[in-house]
Amino acid sequence: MKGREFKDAMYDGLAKLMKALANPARLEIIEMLSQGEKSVEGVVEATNLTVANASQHLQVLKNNNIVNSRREGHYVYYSLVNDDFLALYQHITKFAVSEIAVLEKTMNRQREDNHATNAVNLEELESMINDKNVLLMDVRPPSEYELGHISGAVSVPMNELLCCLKDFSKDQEIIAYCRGPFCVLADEAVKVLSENGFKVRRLDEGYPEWKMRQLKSN
Amino acid sequence: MKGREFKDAMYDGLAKLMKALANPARLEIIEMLSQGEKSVEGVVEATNLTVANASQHLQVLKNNNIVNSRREGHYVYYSLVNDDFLALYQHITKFAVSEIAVLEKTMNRQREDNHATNAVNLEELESMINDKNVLLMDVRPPSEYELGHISGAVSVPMNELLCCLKDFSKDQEIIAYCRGPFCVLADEAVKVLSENGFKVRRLDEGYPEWKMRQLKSN
DNA sequence: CAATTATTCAATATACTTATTGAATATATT
DNA sequence: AATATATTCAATAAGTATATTGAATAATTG
Repeated sequence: MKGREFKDAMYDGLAKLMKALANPARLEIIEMLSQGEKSVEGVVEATNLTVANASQHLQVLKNNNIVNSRREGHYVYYSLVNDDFLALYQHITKFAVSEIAVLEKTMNRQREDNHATNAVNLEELESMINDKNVLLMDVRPPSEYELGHISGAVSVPMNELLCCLKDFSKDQEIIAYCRGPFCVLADEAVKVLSENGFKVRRLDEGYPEWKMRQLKSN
Repeated sequence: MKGREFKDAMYDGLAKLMKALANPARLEIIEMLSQGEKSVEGVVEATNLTVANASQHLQVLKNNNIVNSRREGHYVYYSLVNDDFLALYQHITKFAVSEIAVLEKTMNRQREDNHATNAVNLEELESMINDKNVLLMDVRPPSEYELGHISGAVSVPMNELLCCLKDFSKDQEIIAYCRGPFCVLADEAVKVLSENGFKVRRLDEGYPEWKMRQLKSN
């Protein structure tokens, strides 16, 4: 192989990987799968996609070694290929949010609109984890909580939150978290809880970021 | 802003960044600019692109906050926007080379074809740096060497190597390095030198990877 | 200020990507 | 075996990306 051919092969391959990531629907699917495996139907429920379209995007991700699939009965379950990919995805989102002005601004505005500007980060959370006056609340759907959650967290799915407000004390500080920085469930939870007189903040990151942080420290 | 609008804005922005990276020509330009700033002409010399095409790709990179430009006389010089981006780029290439089978295979074959399978990595290099019996050879064009090089390296541009073989001792071990893992200059140098009876290996990475490693350790 | 050099712009033709539709397949249930 | 359910496939039309060409612009030199 000539030098130019080698370079072309490498850059073409690299570009192919980037192309697989260069679509908003696929990025959202990746974020959903970073909570744990999901069937096509599960992906559809968590996004705005049609079944055929979600399946098509999942094929693209599969052909680029970003996701794996396994069949179980009627369902085909998809999952991220490994934690190295999850680390890469988080590196990309972190860069985008901190270095691309438009995204930083959109993010800040979203937090402001939901009284969630005083977000807690993972480092701060660590120092609060043994505090009996702090309640860590996972507001994702129960299926995602079951596939993995921050240790010590209580599952309070967002769509059940309003019904069980009376179960929580207004003396405790509540930290709500969800899928990650782009997920709005924790923002919605903060809004509802603060409007009802609770002390509440959201976690800046989500479960997948906590998981990767745990992995690194071991 | 509704939750769905926020998500769309974030994923669209993220996808836009990925799209800017989803082209082999632009990835090669990024690799060239990671050696230091270059004019459009400089980029053209280092790649296979026409002037108009290179300029067009540079505009795309500029519109996505990946490169900056400054004018000096006739020339417009482009450079990577910051080291955070360089870190991201290196994270991407590292993932691709170690996790995408086709790329790993292509890479290994290239190394084999050039008797360069016994590459040295940056960690190993560190322990050799004070060894008087090791000659560290920068085979990139002199302009790139001048913009920054591994400390202790001697500049021996690839196209001048054949003329000055007599200047080097066959007792010293030579470590050749260039722009990075996708650059073929060091492979060519290893081929020429080993065919002429020198003890030679290539550095697995290149100058930009060394630079980022230095940054991290400080 | 005319000529030169480096870069950018604009237009175009080709190729790729995507969402949508409806049909096909594969597994499980009755 | 027939039916139901979940997923994939195939075809299409609309939108997007790219390399190429030649003209336009911007700064320098003679």
